[in-house]
Amino acid sequence: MSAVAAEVAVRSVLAIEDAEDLAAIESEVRAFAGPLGYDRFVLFSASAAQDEVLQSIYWVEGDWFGDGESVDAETYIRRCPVTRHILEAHEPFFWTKTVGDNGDLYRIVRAPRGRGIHGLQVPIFGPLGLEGAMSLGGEQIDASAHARLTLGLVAVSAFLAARRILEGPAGDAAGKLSGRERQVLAWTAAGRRQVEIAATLGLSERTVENHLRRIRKRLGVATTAQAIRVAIRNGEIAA
Amino acid sequence: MSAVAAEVAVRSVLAIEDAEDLAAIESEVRAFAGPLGYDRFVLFSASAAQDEVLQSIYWVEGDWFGDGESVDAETYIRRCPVTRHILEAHEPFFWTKTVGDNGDLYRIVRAPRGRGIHGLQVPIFGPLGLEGAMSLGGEQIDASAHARLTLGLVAVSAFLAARRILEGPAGDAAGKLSGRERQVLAWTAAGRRQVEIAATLGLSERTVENHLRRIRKRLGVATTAQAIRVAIRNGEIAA
DNA sequence: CCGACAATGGGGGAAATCCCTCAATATCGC
DNA sequence: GCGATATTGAGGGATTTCCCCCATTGTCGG
Repeated sequence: MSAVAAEVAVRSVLAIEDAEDLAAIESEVRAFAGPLGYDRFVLFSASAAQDEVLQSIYWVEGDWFGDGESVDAETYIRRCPVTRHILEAHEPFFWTKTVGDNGDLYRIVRAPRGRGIHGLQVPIFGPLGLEGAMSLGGEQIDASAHARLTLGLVAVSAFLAARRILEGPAGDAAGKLSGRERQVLAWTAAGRRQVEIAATLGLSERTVENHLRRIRKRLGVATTAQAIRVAIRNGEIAA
Repeated sequence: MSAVAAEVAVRSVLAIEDAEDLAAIESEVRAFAGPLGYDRFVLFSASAAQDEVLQSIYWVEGDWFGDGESVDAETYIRRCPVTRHILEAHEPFFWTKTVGDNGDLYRIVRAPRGRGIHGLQVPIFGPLGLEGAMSLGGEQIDASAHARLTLGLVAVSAFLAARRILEGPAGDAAGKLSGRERQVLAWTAAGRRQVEIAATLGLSERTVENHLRRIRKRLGVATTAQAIRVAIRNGEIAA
């Protein structure tokens, strides 16, 4: 099977990249992951920066908690502890759920086997760090390295396509500051003082100061140090 | 060819993941990318945060500038303008070099064709944002979406494996600050002033100030604003 | 043309940070 | 126990940032 699966994965990705609605993405993922034993899916955007890791759920489907019921987004957020691991994850990982005496126990494993719900969690990174993740789960899953790779490929493209469709073409938060302001803040984050920045950009010290004040006001923060953090978080300047 | 290539890519990735030295990675990449027309390679770690984007080159090979000579790392850094585009890139992209009147012109294109050197640039992201990239180039390259996907897969695994081998198992910079220092810096990043932090943590204003000075010294930065950036970048505090 | 806003700059003064040095505990590894 | 390091705190002064006000120029959309 695996000799074919790689090619199928590539075809799925290409189809997903061209998808024009979420349903198309979903059916592609189902068609690819189904034969590998996966029948539960979650796709969401995330951020390591926010207080709430989980930002918005694009797609949730299947009997995630083994109680025979489908799960809605809120429930998933509240109950699934797997998502917490994505903050430390650097690449896709398999997990398994074992039912113990004191509730469910989720563990990260090399290759899940046996009874219970297992799954693959695929973190998705971008210029800002963690940007989202896809979880795939099932009871009898193909947990080979081959499956990890191909599912990872499909999951990443599914996330990117879903975000493209659901979050609009481009309009995000990276536009609160004007160009000059971003520039001044970038130099500030680089360790330059107001006088130095003024010299670098050919401005008066006063202007740099005024820019910084306006930046603080715009970002709604009290100090320049905090402005750096918020700007990084918003993608205004690079970390 | 492509029906086979996807499977070959997966096998290459699995081999690369198990590689124990750089040479093994290189030969895997060559074996996979060669038949697609790529015979120039660069693999390097990067950071959108550094003043110097390029941090260290793991591997450079081939006649990158079309002058019949192999290129060493320093030359590549100085001369290749393609790397500058990775700061804005969100996914792998093709580029092409056209020789114009006033020097070489590098452009990002959908699918490079015709005479000249073309290539694929694959940015690699991680929890901290941009962490590295791989460039593959050649004169007669397969620039299909299929090649983009499979080469991307191979490039990412090559980068991760090379970093694992060359930068040691784990020892990175996420432990330069003491617990208290991290705490103080976190509150600073949250917009609190020294007095406020002192009150919150039950310290004297002097102590907070001393902590901040030591933080700056340790991180090797000039201002607290810069310390915030560097600390976020190093994973000391959350963005 | 006129309001909105980016970008520039200034005066004056209050507040905060930064820099140097020095010193006392406390803890941990060897 | 002894050195290294974390954590705490201080004196005193030099810089720097921050905050309130204000004004000018230019650009852009309605």
